[in-house]
Amino acid sequence: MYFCVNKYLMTRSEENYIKTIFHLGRKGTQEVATNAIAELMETKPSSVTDMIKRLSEKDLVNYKRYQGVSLTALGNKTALGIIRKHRLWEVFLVEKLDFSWDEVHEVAEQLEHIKSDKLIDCLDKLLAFPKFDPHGDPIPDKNGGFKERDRELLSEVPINTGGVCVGVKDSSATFLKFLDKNGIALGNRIKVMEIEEFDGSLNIEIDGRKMQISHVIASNLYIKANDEI
Amino acid sequence: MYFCVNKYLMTRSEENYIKTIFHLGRKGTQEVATNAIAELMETKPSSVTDMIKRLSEKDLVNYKRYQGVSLTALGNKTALGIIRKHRLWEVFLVEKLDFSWDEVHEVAEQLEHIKSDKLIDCLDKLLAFPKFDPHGDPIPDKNGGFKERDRELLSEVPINTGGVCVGVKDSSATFLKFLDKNGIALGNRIKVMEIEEFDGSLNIEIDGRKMQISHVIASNLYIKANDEI
DNA sequence: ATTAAATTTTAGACAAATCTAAAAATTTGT
DNA sequence: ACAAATTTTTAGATTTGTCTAAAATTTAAT
Repeated sequence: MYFCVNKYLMTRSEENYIKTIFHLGRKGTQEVATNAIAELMETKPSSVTDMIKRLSEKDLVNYKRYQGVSLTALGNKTALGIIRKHRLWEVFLVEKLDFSWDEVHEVAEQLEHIKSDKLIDCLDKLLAFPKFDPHGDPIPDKNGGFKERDRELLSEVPINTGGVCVGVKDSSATFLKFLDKNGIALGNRIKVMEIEEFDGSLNIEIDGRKMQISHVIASNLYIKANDEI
Repeated sequence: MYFCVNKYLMTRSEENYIKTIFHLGRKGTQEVATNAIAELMETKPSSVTDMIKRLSEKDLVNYKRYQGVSLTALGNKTALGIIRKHRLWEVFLVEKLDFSWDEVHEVAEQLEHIKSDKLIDCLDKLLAFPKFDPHGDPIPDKNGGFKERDRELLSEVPINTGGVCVGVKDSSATFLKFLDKNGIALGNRIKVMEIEEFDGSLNIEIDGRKMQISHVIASNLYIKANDEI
């Protein structure tokens, strides 16, 4: 109960910082750098320092000056709560309101800050307890439980490997629209036929159709490989 | 186009003031008093004056010091946009998430500030373009069109009048829960059988069942009378 | 029609969240 | 190891939205 104290007292800004620190913290196990936060949030390092101090006061982050920052257990739980909300809203927008997957992020950024446990639990139910958002990212459960799906970047698998496209690494509107234009979507069966020595581009077969994609594209697509078939 | 300039630049606080001024302005045709705003918003008159000046700068309200305040055409349109969002979200919560009508207000107060035209238009469609919210209040259309339904307070109709319960005047959780407990809901057929001289309480027949309600209750229930039957 | 009461506005202060510019600490290059 | 470059923090200012206390204006009362 003690750890729930400030759940409903956090400002939007505090929540955004926590979320950003969570995302940056995932990459390495290192402490997150002030500059990295500032860059991602398009703000100044001095603003970040100020906010970190406040979050530290509230026991949401571990902080020693000049040594970077990391989430406490409470901070982590908070981050997962926000991400759960963000991703459930994304599913709602796509499934119920017919948004396309490149339109959901901006609105979900707003909706994720709505404070109501009942709301989010009922939304979860309405959507039939989805496990992944429209970009293939896992949705934490009520308690912050988070199962990272077994998946690999298409750029990392060897020739002749086949699998189902289950996610994107870059979920910018630009990339998602590119995928739409080229008929690439989650659920497609993809098989790597050939990898070009020269530039790393790949010849793939996707739902039966042959096409060539650059290494950059492949390194932003996740597949669940199934060599067992 | 000019009048849309600040639609997405309004702060939550500004929106709440505009909404409050709208609601207070409905009652009389008078200008709205600073104190009335302060009381309803549970803030201080000095804060209200500060905000009114800002809203006046943005051409959302007409303001002359010491003379009260009223919405401009732009302010009115803005208010209707917020109310539209509030009431659509209320319908969503009741229809799709099984909230009861006494639980929706608080959450809708948050959701009404989400900024996305597409979101609200799609929500409207999902809900099949409802004309009234769960409390019987009309939902403005996309352009702010607003048809006040033909209805009367139950306390105002003469004996032997029958009609359908179409709305509540007080939509506080307390009153709504009272109605639930006593089996009174929108859609019920109500007929006034007798009015008590002494305290103005009413003997009514509601969906066939007889009961007695106080004058206060009756003066918070709207019916659409149909003497024509 | 003055005085008293109520309402409204100003003045000045404060907290949150941000910024710029300058100082401090850390990391890097040779 | 030590100077240079980079990163991070501090100091001080700004904006939004609020407050208290005091002054100005309007309204009500006798």
